Amino acid sequence: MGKFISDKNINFSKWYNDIVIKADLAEHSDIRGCMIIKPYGYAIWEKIKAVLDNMFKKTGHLNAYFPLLIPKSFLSKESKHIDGFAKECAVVTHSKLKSINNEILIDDNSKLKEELIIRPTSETLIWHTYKKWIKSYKDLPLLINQWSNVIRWEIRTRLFLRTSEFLWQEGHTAHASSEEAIQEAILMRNIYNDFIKNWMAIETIMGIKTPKERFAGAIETYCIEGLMQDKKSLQMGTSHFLGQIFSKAFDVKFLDQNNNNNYVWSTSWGVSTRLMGALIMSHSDDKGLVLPPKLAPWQVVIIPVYDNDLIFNKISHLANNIMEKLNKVNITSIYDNKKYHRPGFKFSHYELKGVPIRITIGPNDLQDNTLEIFRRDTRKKMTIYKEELISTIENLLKEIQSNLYKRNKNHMINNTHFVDNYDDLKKTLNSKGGMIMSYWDGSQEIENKIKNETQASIICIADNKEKLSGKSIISKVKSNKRVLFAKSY
RNA sequence: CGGGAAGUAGUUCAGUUUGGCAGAAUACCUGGUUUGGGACCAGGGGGUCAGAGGUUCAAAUCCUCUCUUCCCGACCA
Repeated sequence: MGKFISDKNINFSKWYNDIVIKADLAEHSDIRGCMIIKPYGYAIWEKIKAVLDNMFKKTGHLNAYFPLLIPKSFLSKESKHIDGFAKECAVVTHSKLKSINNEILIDDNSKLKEELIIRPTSETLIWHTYKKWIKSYKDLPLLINQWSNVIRWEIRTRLFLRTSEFLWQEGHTAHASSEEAIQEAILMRNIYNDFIKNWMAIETIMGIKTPKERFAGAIETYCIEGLMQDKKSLQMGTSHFLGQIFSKAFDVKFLDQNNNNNYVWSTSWGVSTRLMGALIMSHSDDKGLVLPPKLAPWQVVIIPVYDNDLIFNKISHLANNIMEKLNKVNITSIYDNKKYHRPGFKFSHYELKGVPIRITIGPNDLQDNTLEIFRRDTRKKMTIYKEELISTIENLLKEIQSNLYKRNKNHMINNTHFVDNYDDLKKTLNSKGGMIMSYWDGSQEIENKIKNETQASIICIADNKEKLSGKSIISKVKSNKRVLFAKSY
């Protein structure tokens, strides 16, 4: 990424936007803070969706769809929840327009008795519905997910990371016991983690959020954090244990085997198009996007080099043959036979788009029975015999996938620092950045102080299976809350 | 909502200080030559200079107001 980070005049945001736009992934719409996801970007989102959806279904979840509009009164049923979202909602107040002298006006006669909120998240609407669906223990667990869009009227927007409208999935489950709901929340967090590591090739830190950073209305928020190339952290997915907060707010009870009426226990969990922002910021370089093979819309691009029609036809024949063979082993490919672009243009073009492997076929290759293979992650070329192609590509795709993950993992390891006093925390943040691990006594006062003075927040209380403990930062009392401080998006 | 920057061709921008024919690169179109790392030559099309008002013989340029976008904070996934 050289020129964007080492040069003080050019910042990471510019580098990131540059890649997003030049790789043809998305652009800012002229409609406030919204994003237009372009076909190539959307193809990546569709891949992400397909894999996650399959993971959800394998663990017993079903998809459903709930309305976009939520009556205002629904939001006021849970006070913490409304505090968290009320400030950033789009509101529908009228149902009709009228045209006067070619000017479109709002018809005041159509003012709604109760305003409708465009969903910022669907807990309230879904729990309103669940009240009708849940009567007995036989209706539980209720494991439902929806793929949808939401609107949050964000003050400051950023492509993929924080747009006014974004695409996401939100799971909402209901359970008979607290233990089962907690298990569900942890299960979903682990599924996200599996996806982010093994498909997106991004190293993660798992843990729980502090009360200050928790989702509005949650008892516990399980989270996954990644570290971007500019050493800022990014929250990539969350899973919330909601206790009985929403079932009490919406009066959702079930009869158990002993004929007792109980409030149900619930969870919600989600990931969004933000994941694509993570993908871009984790792997890309100055040449553009670098996609992990498992999520690339095209895993292989074939580019012909020729100076006459006879050779072009021979290459095309070979290329089609190769694509067929790749297709048989489930490798997606594209043959760029456009005559109006020269090879050099195409090389750069597909690097910008992050296609993991390029095969170049030219007159020399036809003669020698060879192919030129180029891998995007290391930008290294090699020449192989035609017969070795399929096995080479299969191995190389795996190799690229694991190389990207290794690279990202090393980045996190190299940029995670342990400190045990506040001076070192400040020094390390300024000189090195990244994630700072320390112990924390659980007081919000100290959390706020550090946030105000350093801009770093506690991104998570790390899972601590070994039950390690140490002296907590500032207050110096013994604590087993191992936390990560970082500047984050 | 606070601080900063900007709005001129599809895109990136110059031109504004000191008012005087609307510019460049790139992209696009046509023809030709090219093709192993972003080709070249010749020709061509493309503008409400963010909007409104004002000053002036004359405004992209000066003045006033409005709008929008981007960046840094606060907020947030």
